[in-house]
Amino acid sequence: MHPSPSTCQQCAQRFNSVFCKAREEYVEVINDKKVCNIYKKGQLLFHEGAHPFGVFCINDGKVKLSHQGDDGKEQIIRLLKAGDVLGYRALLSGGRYSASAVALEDTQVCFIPKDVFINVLQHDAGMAFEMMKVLSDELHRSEIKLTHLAQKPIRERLAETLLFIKETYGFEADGITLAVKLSREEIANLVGTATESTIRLLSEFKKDGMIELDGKKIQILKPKQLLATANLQD
Amino acid sequence: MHPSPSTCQQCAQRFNSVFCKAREEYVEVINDKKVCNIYKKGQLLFHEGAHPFGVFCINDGKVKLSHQGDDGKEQIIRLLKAGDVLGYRALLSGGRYSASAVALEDTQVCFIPKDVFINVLQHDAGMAFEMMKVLSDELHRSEIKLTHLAQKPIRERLAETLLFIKETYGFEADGITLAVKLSREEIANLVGTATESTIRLLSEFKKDGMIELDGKKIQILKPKQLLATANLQD
DNA sequence: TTTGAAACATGACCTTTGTCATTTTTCAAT
DNA sequence: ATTGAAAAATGACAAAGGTCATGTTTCAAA
Repeated sequence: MHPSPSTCQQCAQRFNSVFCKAREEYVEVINDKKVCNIYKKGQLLFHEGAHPFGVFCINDGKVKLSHQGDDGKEQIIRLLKAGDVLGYRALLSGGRYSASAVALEDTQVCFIPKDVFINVLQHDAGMAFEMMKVLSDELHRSEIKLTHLAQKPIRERLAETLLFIKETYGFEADGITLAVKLSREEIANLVGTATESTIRLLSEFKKDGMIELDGKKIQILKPKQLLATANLQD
Repeated sequence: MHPSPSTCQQCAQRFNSVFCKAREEYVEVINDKKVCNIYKKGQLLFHEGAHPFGVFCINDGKVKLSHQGDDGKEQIIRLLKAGDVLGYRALLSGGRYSASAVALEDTQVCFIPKDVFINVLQHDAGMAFEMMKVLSDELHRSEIKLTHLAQKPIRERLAETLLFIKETYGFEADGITLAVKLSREEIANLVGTATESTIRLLSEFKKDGMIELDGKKIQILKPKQLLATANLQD
């Protein structure tokens, strides 16, 4: 993991985040009030049902955000990386967290207290606008996923999910291995299907030569064929 | 349909909308630049793929917002009523419309040009905050629906959808008839299932005495039993 | 290194849901 | 009132995907 930056002003993720348009004076305020922390792999940042006291800003690492279904089954609704902010949804809607956030690997996070974040949003139009953009983009992604979940077969959704993971976390140095380790169950909870179905289809994809599997390492051998399998129109 | 108000200042929906916190001066600007229109039942407000030139504010009537799936199947992602604004998602994300909006009945709509809306958002913090709240609420609803789509059987989702329609549009004067006429296909596209499955389940619900069917009129006879059928935990 | 639990894999089976075909009903235009 | 097309309803069937059982592998802790 990269060394922790001393200030928000120097933060490598600053211009890669919702704070990119924030005015200097507010970045200073945020820097004064932020609290940085490291979460170990598997650790909980916040839990569904809890009251939000601020937002989390990922400096380095990876986090999953997921709903708990009624029967206890997890549904992963977002994957987050350095530069991403999380916890804003509940804060803005004024309720409790509707999802839980868990670190997928050791992750460095800055916590910004509620009043500080809200205050900046209310006084910095540029920042507010970026926030709206983030919300709109998330809403878009969610609605597209909704449609695909309702209309596409699992095979296509799994292919799409693998490409989505690639888009989010990219590859390792070799240029073909997905730069995140997810269990088959987690992939299933991202696709919205049973773990066994995911395992079976991953085996098929491997047999078809589209991917290579080595434990939790997934290599994408034929991106174009995978894209064709995803059958995306939009 | 109610008579058209002459100004935004007098609009019955004003304090029932995202403009509730907007400062007077900006309401005036919006009022000067808005263009009101009536869309007949079935008419298109905007089409998926088109460039947004502003937002629409519903003064009276009902509108559905839907994605076109790859195979042409419609997925209804939102139902809108008086006071609701639509078209903001594409505008804020800076792309094209990702959904089409169609009037479900004769609907009175005010159009607010892009630059006016954006300008107000950038200068009126209260209004911007309300916009973020609307976006957050929509995101929340979408993510919950995503989870249910992935995890719940159709029976539960149909019950939930009927309750959702009730929440959105309420009842007619009799207190039990849903105040909107949707085809079985539209209900299916809201639930995310095949039309025949929806028809079959509606018949079952009727046989169970939970609802009454009379053409497109749906009466909710046993709301509690319907709620139990929906099996909602959250 | 051993070992034991968790994750992965695979087969058999069954439930749910979708598809197709056909009939019946509704409703609006003549 | 008639009628014709669209919507609704219903049955038969097929396919997709989930569940359960069981065996195998992995991997981290002892």
